[in-house]
Amino acid sequence: MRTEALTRKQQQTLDFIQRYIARHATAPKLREIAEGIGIRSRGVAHRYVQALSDAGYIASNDGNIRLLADNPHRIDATLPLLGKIAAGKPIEAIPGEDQLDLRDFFGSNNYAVRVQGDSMIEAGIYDGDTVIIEFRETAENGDIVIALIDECEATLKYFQRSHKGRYIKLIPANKDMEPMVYEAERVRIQGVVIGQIRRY
Amino acid sequence: MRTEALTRKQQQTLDFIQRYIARHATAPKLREIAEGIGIRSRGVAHRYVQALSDAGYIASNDGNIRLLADNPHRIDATLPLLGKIAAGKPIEAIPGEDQLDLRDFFGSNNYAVRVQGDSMIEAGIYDGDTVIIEFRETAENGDIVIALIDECEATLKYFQRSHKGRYIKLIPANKDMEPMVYEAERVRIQGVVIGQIRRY
DNA sequence: GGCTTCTGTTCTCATAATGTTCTCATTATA
DNA sequence: TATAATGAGAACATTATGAGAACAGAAGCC
Repeated sequence: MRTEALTRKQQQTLDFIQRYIARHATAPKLREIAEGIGIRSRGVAHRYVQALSDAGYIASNDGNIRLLADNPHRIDATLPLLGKIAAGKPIEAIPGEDQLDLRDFFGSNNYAVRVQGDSMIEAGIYDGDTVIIEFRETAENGDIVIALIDECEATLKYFQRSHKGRYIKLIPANKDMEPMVYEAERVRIQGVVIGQIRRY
Repeated sequence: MRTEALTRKQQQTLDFIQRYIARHATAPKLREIAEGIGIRSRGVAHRYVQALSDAGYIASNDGNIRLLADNPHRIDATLPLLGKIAAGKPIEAIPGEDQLDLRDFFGSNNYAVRVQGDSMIEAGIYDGDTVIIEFRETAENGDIVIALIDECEATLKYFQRSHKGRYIKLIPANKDMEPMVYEAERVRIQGVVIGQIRRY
């Protein structure tokens, strides 16, 4: 195996599969592979997958693709949680035995977005922060969402329906900015904020 | 028990259940699962739960769902990072940085602390947030630290030395509160904030 | 008790999606 | 020119997915 060099499209296919699995922790469908490498035919995608399998780069049976290369480094997404600390008056720090578990941040439908701008500053989301998004097409009033307006402009705002759902109001958390109201058809929800992360 | 790979919806169901249990400390109803994964039929939700049970990811009898300890809980601490969100364009990828890597949050000298109170609110650290602490006994001016005062009171503040190190000033990020100054011997640093996390 | 409501469970029916194999072009390349 | 690489898409069998009906049991409510 692995004797002959990969053709350009085969390499492209392998790259795509690796990237996809790194992101989604699950194998892509032939349809997604086809789209990912810029073709339309599932049959052709299948041909490339077959070639990669024959060449020993991946194992593929019955649509289940596994990478044969080394797996990405995996770690436990938990931390000891030492108890509450009063940021107001200093009070005793009580050692707890709890664990901070961040696994729900890493669901397969989640992604992260770097925030730019101050429109959510009063919600404690600052310029440069990263928000964790759960991909969903619907939201509840009060959720912080990523909304795509007219399929071209993405924004991070509080979500609220109005007029029995015919309009959607996107509310910034910044008193210097005004809420925006759109017909519901112009707004597409791209996900709901489930967490926020900042580094120092 | 070693399973064939989960289908997409099965994975989605498992993610939802895990997230739900993490948040509510109780198992979701079939109705909620259905809604959570975007379908309307309890019967279909039941089918997925059954499949997860057969595959050994969860234990389910009579509507009681438990997560099994040996399921693939170890996940990698990275997320796709989809780029900056700002007015103008859909989310676009950041060249050279397409993964949010949180592994440095999980170093062995790190721990998490739940914040109580508003003294760091102007630094964007809100009541109920969790801060990630790297255990250290020294800090630099401007760091946010956990400081133990007189070996009995812990507090989260900006750190600053004064009077050539003879005194330590602990500064809240809240203009309604006053900085506090202590002799250096009375203050012991317990760690420095390297990150902050919030859930919604 | 009788009634309603909710739940889990099982079932059938339909439709969409997927992997696979195939033939027929077109394009690049040696 | 000859060969390999690439692409489209049809055809087929199988699986995945979704809706909803039907039923039994539990729980609450009058």
